[in-house]
Amino acid sequence: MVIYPIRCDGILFGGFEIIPIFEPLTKWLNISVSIMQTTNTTEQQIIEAARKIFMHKGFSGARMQDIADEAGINKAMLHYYYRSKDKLFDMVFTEAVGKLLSRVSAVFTADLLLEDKIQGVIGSYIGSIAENPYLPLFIMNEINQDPDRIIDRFVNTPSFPNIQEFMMLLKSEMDNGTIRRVDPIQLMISVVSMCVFPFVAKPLMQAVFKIGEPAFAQFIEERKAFVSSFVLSALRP
Amino acid sequence: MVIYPIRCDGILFGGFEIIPIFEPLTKWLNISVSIMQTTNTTEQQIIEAARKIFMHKGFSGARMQDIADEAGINKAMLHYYYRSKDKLFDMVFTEAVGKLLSRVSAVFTADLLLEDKIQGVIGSYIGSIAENPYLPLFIMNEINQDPDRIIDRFVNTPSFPNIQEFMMLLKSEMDNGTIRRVDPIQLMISVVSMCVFPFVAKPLMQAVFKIGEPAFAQFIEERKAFVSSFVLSALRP
DNA sequence: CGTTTATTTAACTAATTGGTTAATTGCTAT
DNA sequence: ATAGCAATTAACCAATTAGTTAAATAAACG
Repeated sequence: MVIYPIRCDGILFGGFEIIPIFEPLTKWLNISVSIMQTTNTTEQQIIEAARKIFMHKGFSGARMQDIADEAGINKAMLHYYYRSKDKLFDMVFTEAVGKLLSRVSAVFTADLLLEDKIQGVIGSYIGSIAENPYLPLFIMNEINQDPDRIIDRFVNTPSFPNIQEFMMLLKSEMDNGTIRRVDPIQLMISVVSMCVFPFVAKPLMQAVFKIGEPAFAQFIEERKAFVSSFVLSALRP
Repeated sequence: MVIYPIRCDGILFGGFEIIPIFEPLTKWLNISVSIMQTTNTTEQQIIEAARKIFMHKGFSGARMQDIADEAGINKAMLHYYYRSKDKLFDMVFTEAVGKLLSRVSAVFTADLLLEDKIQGVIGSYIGSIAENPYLPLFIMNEINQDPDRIIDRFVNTPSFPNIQEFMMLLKSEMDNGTIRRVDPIQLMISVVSMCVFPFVAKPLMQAVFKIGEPAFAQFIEERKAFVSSFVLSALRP
């Protein structure tokens, strides 16, 4: 009988070996460990390696051996710490989504004028993804493979942005006549589209417009201002 | 020594078994066969099954057995007709990309006023993808996995839209003052983003906004008009 | 120290997967 | 009909893969 590290069992093992009462503690441990990047423990090395491999190759394309090699450890260690490929994947996915959403959510709920809020959301959205450019495709991909498994974890993330409130803000500005009257859902999807899609389509874009790595970086930097002014311009009454 | 059907060898086997002089004929055969859906030959059944499975699961997620089952035939038949998983994939990919691009390209090069052209491109782009909703994610995905392998086939497709010409048109309208001055590349990426992204993000969107299948279809239908007016609105001087 | 506990490793297993083969069935022209 | 060729199948193979195990090493601790 092998004893697995506690930190793993709480969230992921569903309490079939460790009784559920431990869950909150281990869950908290888990989050804190994965947030503080300073410690370079084996677990953290594994998570980082797994993130890299999963992001590039997707779930089914990623090999446990690749992750082990990337982390510079034995393959059995992966299972020692995270039991199975699925569990390890969940770990990486949950952490990545959490990071992205919490950052955007902060601006989303901040107390700002609509114009500043739109600029802020666009800037932090593009900025966040620029730091983690493979994340969107990764998320879209895995959601399409098995929607039900993923979506709960995504939408029910504690840091999920408060959309309802933002839509109310839009509506009131339309009533005021400050902005043009448009379908708020169509608008929000458009903003997200313009922020996210360039990263998803990056290699294709580079080929079509024949731009290299630095030019792409510049394109992204300029894009924050472009999308902001484009959206605000489209919303002029 | 097994004799493989000619139609496969021309394009894909790179002439190491069949001499290159046959290529144009077989290529032409290939295209015509895959376009006319009327015939329900085994090869066509295979392609359709492969498209379905590849689109849903991606290259590494797709299993040859799944494709065989979907086509209702023996697994060995796949190899009999298309030699290997890679070759079969290339077949599906090339056909799918060709279909999409040729349709968009037609509107792209048509002789229309800018406003009509923008509306037309948006309409045909969204319409095309609505008929093949898994295509964008599929393309993005495979391009990210192995950019070099895919991109040539994509950009050098004979039906690839004439971007240069369109950019000139934009520039002249900006000089006229008919539309606001913006970076044409940023603009084009934005338009494509707004057309494509909703399909890529469909399951997530449905979860976040709690909309079902019919509501999503309606959203897409409305989106043609929304994106058109949104873009034209943003371009007002 | 010595014992106990946690970490790490190499070797192994069972299942899956892409691909092959050799034999069988179906079709077509003479 | 039947010889010859194309289409189809079941059984098989070799490589890969996630996951296991039991033994070895390092760390903690009395």
